[in-house]
Amino acid sequence: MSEKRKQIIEAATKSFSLFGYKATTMDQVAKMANVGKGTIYTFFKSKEELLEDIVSSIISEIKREADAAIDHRLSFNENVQRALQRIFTFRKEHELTIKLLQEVRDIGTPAVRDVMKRLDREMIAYVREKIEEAMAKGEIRSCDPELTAFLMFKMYIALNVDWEKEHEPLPQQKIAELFDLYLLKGLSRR
Amino acid sequence: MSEKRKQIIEAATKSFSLFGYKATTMDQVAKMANVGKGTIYTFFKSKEELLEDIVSSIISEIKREADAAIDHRLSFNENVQRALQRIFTFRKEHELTIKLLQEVRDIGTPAVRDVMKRLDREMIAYVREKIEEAMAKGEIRSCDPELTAFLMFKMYIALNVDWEKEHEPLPQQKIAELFDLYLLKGLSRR
DNA sequence: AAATGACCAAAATGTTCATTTAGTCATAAA
DNA sequence: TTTATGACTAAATGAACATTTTGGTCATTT
Repeated sequence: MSEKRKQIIEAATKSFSLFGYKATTMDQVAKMANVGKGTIYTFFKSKEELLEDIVSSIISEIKREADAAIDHRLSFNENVQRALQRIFTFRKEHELTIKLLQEVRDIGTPAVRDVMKRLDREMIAYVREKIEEAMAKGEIRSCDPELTAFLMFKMYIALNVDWEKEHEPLPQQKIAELFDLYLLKGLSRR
Repeated sequence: MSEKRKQIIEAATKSFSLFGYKATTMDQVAKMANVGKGTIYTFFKSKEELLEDIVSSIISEIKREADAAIDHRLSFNENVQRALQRIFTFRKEHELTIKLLQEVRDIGTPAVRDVMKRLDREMIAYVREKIEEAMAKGEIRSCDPELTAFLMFKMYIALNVDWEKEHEPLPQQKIAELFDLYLLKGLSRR
């Protein structure tokens, strides 16, 4: 990949993380990347596409990390937990996702809203794949994979994000227990 | 209760349902209720308190309906389902709650946001009570009632509201099955 | 052929000011 | 006296206009 392109991505990532999407100007990005503004437009057709490309890399990175957390000697239940835990730890600790989620909450910038929705959808699709694999192998009983992945994801959001709005945060250990108790026990083969 | 007070409540409820909280003026309410504007302030200390009072009645009404859905000859699982189903049917069909939830989404009026948050909190508290009763009777195994009620509520929101944003709505029958399969099976005594 | 920054239309932002509105209170009705 | 009222006020809102900023283009330079 072109060196300039890399500089631009790096500068934009830094600026989006620091100031958010809306507050980042293309002049700003050009200056930080040490390129002319026009150069940005030889690699990306708009500011929005620049954001989309960056978030696509983030998505790949998250999937890579989730995959790395999976250990094929462990059960489906344990692995789906480990993967979801990695996904949500990333969301909570990665500067860019923190800032963009804030921006959606506080300003509601449409471009950012869309891109974060895509991130959620892709994470659900990722979980769905794992479920389909486990079903094919007979590790779990048959179920609607889309619906199951959706519920797992929503439950993780409830435990990791929503609960903290009105209560003490739950430790990861506790979240894992609850997820297992409430969601997986009902799903595993008898 | 004073006749005038009743007229005011009725007029305000109608106007909030029709135009929303922000777009309703106190002059409007006074005119619809056939009272002078000052009269409203002999019963309610502010527009916000008027809304709060109305929502308090709504909350009572929902609890009453949920209670009516409960049949003590049935199991805890069945009853908690029936109660939650009534609660969410109400949310989805009652003009005022529809309009107020819209207003929170589209405008984010703080007074309305707060009052709808209270509604959620009270519904969770209601479910929590049912869980505590069932635990005391030994109908379900021991668990954190607040956390369990919270998860049940979130799961119902996921199935009733969130799922529809990107998929075909689920019939109530299917929602009941899923709730039972995923959440309750893990909780019931073995 | 690749990179640039001056340039432009359009969008965002700041400013002003007339209108609207929540809430008060002196007065009137009961 | 008690209850009800609507004219009134201070604050909030938003329409209209001026100014600035910014995403994106393209003629020029390297």
